[in-house]
Amino acid sequence: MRESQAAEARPYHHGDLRRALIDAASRLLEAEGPSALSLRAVAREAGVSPAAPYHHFKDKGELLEAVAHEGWTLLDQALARAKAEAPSPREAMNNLGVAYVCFARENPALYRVMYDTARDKEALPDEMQQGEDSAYCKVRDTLVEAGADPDDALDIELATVAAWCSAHGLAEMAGFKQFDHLKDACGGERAFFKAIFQHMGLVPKHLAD
Amino acid sequence: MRESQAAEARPYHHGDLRRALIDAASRLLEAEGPSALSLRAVAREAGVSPAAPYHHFKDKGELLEAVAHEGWTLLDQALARAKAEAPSPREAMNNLGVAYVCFARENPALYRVMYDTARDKEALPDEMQQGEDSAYCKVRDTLVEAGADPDDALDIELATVAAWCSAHGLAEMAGFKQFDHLKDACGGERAFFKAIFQHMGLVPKHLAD
DNA sequence: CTTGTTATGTTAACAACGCTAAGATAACAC
DNA sequence: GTGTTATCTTAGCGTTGTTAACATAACAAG
Repeated sequence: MRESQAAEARPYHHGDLRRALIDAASRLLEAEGPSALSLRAVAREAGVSPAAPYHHFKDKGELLEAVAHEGWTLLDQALARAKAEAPSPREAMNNLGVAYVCFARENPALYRVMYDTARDKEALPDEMQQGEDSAYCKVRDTLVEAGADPDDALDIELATVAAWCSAHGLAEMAGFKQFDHLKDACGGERAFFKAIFQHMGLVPKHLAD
Repeated sequence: MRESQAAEARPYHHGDLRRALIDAASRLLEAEGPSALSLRAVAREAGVSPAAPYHHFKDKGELLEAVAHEGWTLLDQALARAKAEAPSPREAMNNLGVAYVCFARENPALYRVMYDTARDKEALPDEMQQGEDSAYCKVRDTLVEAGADPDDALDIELATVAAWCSAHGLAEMAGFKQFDHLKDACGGERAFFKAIFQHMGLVPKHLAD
């Protein structure tokens, strides 16, 4: 009894269980936080037996990697939007930073999974750094557009890494209660991020006005 | 049969099991990494039953908090040394940053536990921010000594937070393989850290030469 | 010294977890 | 139809965090 062969591409028993598991994991992650993300809970959420995921992922880590991959894709899209909306390269750098931290704040559990899996492999995912339009290249190109010397390759790379580290550091600390009064003093969370970025070398010092 | 009442202060069944558990946890953490740090493994390492720790810690999280507390103390000491050895306030800021990242690199599992417990409570531990000689105050005071306007309280706080975020960001990213070639190009890990910090606003822009 | 209280340790058990092995089922190739 | 293969299920192993029930040893008071 095959149904709608072309319409929804439901090739097998459950359909695309791999997809369903990733979605279930993302749903659980958002709803219950990272500590609730067990393989068995994901299987339950997807409506299959506890052993079913092992036909699609080698182990729990591989499922988390898949979830993280989705996260990096979403982050990349957010950065692309931020860059596109900026009127100038200088403002694009600030937009990128704010967009990065806002993404982390809006998806804290997902962001944590992203970096946890990255640290386990001791490497950022390839898609962040490889390819013409990777997130890393977006930052680097924006720096060059903002006036960094395109011939000083090392300096540009260092500036790019520095910007990324700054944004990540702020992203991880932004949730701490200790900074609530600073957010108020700055007039909101985004303004706080901008103020912090002004103190960081998001745009290299010799380029800043 | 009490033995050496004064010598080693062994007041009870095991002696100071709380202390022994924290030490065992630190030992396991360094040797096997964070994933091997189960309460039962800690109890095993300390030579007691799996339920014994519950007479000294409410749950696993509380043990981890105690381990993290040790870590923050060690970090604070490392920062104090770094500041003391610096010949000028300007260099003190760089020393603080490098010492911070080096601590994280030399104690990666401990550093992870420190920030994991902090994120769970959504707050840095009080001892980092409260008190005259807290780590936070060390950074803030050094910034003032380096020339920041002591009357612009908001600006100084923002600069302090920015420096801390920058250091934390670099500390978390420093282990990624993608940066190996940059470390080589800079002539070592510490030189790489220094180069990154130069791109960050570790010393506020208007104070930099 | 005995007695009671309290702090500290034990064993035994529970539910939940990651994971594997064995078997059932259904799509597909021929 | 038949066989192959991918997918899913049930059952089970060892481990974990945690609790309950009990045992023991230090201490205080008589």
